[in-house]
Amino acid sequence: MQTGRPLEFDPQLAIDAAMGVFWLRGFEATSLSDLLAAMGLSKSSFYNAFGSKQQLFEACLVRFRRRHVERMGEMLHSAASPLAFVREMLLTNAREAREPGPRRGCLIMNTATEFAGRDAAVAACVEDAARDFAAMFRTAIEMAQEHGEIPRNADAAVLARYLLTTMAGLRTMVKAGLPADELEKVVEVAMSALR
Amino acid sequence: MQTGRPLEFDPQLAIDAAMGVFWLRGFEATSLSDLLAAMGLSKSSFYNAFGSKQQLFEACLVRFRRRHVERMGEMLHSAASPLAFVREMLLTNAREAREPGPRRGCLIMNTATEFAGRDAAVAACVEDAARDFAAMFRTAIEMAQEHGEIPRNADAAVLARYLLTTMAGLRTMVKAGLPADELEKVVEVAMSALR
DNA sequence: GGTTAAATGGACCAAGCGGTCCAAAAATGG
DNA sequence: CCATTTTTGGACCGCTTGGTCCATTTAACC
Repeated sequence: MQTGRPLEFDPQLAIDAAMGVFWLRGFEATSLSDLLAAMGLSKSSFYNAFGSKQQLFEACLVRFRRRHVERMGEMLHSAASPLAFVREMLLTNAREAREPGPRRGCLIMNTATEFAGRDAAVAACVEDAARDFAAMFRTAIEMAQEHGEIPRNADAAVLARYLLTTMAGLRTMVKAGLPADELEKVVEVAMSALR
Repeated sequence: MQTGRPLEFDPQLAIDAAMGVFWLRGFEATSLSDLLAAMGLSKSSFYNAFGSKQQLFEACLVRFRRRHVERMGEMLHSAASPLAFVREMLLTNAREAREPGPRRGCLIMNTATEFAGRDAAVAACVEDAARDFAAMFRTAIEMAQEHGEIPRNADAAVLARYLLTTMAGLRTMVKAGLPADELEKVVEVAMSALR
């Protein structure tokens, strides 16, 4: 079995580059040439390696999900307490409003609003990611309950979905132009629902 | 001063039709022919009356905002109590998940995520609408405070923004595919932050 | 019924879209 | 250094995009 010429680019890195563009501009507003420019590929290499714009997009969603679930896990692990982790997560979302430059929000939430209704495969990616994020929150809440930070009779699954909802809302409000300091106060109100 | 031939269509009705399409599909994914078909206009009538796709879009945003602020006002007025109004608002958002067919969410929130970062005029429309919605919530909260439903020392403006955030989050979660009954439980958690 | 102002349908536009295809180049294993 | 496998650049595709333009029709006023 012959090997042939090896790939000249790193597919993972290319996906990362594409992810950045999709993240910033969404699916529809991103053109093929935008992608090619960002990835540094020719058209044929692109189609050879990724099939189509939408397939690449789905790959980006999967990669985004994996990476961010991982990052959440690390944050939970290194946080002062489970509840501190939750607060930190929400604050991180709110504080995007503080940064200069464009607000890109969360790729998954963006996709849910822009695209999930139109394509089943994409919708599945979004649902999977949402489930994963909620599961991370649920773990944190159960830990907090054992810690005594949250009442033990509370329904951890419902609280987890509540937190996910709040996260999504914060991201939307950032995009809608609310200032960071106001959103940080909103986070404190949101946290008060856990007690 | 001569009058000339009168318009053959009702511009308001045409905007309503266009709004429906934008609401469902977003700005980028809506093509001119989609709009013309929905509005029942020829291309020249369209450009004559509305200037461009984006100008029409902005008109839709303005109209959407006016209509929904109005509707919120009516709901607040006819509600059993200010707090009941708030709960009803949130539940209305959550219950979109119960309806068959595509989920369109809220045109303003959709636009915030899809488009607000790229165009200043559109961003301004979104900010204005967000401010109006928040103001309605604020009125409701202040009424609830006088009613004794919410502690008087709470910051009504912050709570209002919290509610707006929750609304936006609920709409996103509906689009992400969470079932209605779970979202209704989330609403109850969210409401508990007001007490 | 003529005059005027505006609406209308449809031809037309260049540019961009996502996607295909192929001949040439290149890197590996033998 | 040859054979095999794969990548690569670029030509090419049909189609759609948002938008313009104009000759014609239409309605209202006097």
